[in-house]
Amino acid sequence: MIFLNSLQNKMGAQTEFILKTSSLSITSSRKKILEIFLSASTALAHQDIEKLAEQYDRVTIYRTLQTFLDRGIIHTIPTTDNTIKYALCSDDCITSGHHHDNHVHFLCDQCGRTLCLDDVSIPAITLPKGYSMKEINMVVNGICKTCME
Amino acid sequence: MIFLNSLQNKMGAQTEFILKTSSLSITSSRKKILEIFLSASTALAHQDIEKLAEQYDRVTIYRTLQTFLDRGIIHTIPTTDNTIKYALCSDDCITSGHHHDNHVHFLCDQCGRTLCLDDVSIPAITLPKGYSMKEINMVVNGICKTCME
DNA sequence: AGTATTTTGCAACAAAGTTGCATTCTATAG
DNA sequence: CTATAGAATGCAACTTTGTTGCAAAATACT
Repeated sequence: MIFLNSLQNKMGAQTEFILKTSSLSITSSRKKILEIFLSASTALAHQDIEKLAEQYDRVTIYRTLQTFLDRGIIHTIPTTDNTIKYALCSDDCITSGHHHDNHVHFLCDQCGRTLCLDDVSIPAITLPKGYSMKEINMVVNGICKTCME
Repeated sequence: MIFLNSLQNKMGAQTEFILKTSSLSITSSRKKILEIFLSASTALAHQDIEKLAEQYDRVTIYRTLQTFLDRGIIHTIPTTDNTIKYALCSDDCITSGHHHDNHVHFLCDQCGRTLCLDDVSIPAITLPKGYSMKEINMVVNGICKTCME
């Protein structure tokens, strides 16, 4: 029990730190949604968050996610199936102010999970003359490790 | 006038050929939507097609796009802004039966257009052990050539 | 041309996302 | 610790997006 409380306190401290760093006021919905991201092993769709934070209004979740996106706390992962998934930015991503997420994302066609392949970095490409690059996304579809077993 | 008719005939012949190749029956809505894709220089959202083919029902457009996707006539391009864009597959993509689109897509943050960078191919990556790759997508955000000028 | 099959449009519905506004909560100064 | 300005939330109403069933129309084929 003490252990659990300590864990929660730790998580609480972490969420509050993230919010303060981004100069956002600390509210229970923001903390809750951050906690969900911190304890999630995969990227989450809006719907997932709605289920995990059902005490909050749908609109609040929309607005909170938008706020987090604006501050660079989370980022979106494009998927081929017309759903947007959200994931926490890595530490350097948050502190540096603007978003640059350099790893490949993996979408499992079987279990539907979206995973950050932190160890697989996006290779450099050369754009045609006249194009300026701001962000790059690489998304792989297939079967994940867990589903292959 | 003769020239225009000839152009339309040419386009008509092309659309009918594509439909026949995919063993789809030839209907005016399918031809119209194919024409839209053939004359588009960029990838199109469902909404774009709705506007350009407003004589047809919304439902018909949904179903037609789904049919084209199933047959590999078009493919989707994932974007970070929660919209799906559709683009014609290249010739070898259609004839080979299943989809493999190996070029990078570019999304202009200024004009909003989605472009196929046919000359930029997606570099190979190595997935962690246990993962199986089926499809790979690479999408770059930035400012396109036209908007830079 | 006649007919089986496919496609379309309509209507009704479900899901996803947005907006305005009154209420509640948070941060901060005194 | 309290008062208060400003921000965030919840609610209601609404728009947009996507889906489904079914009757009518169009297409392909004999």
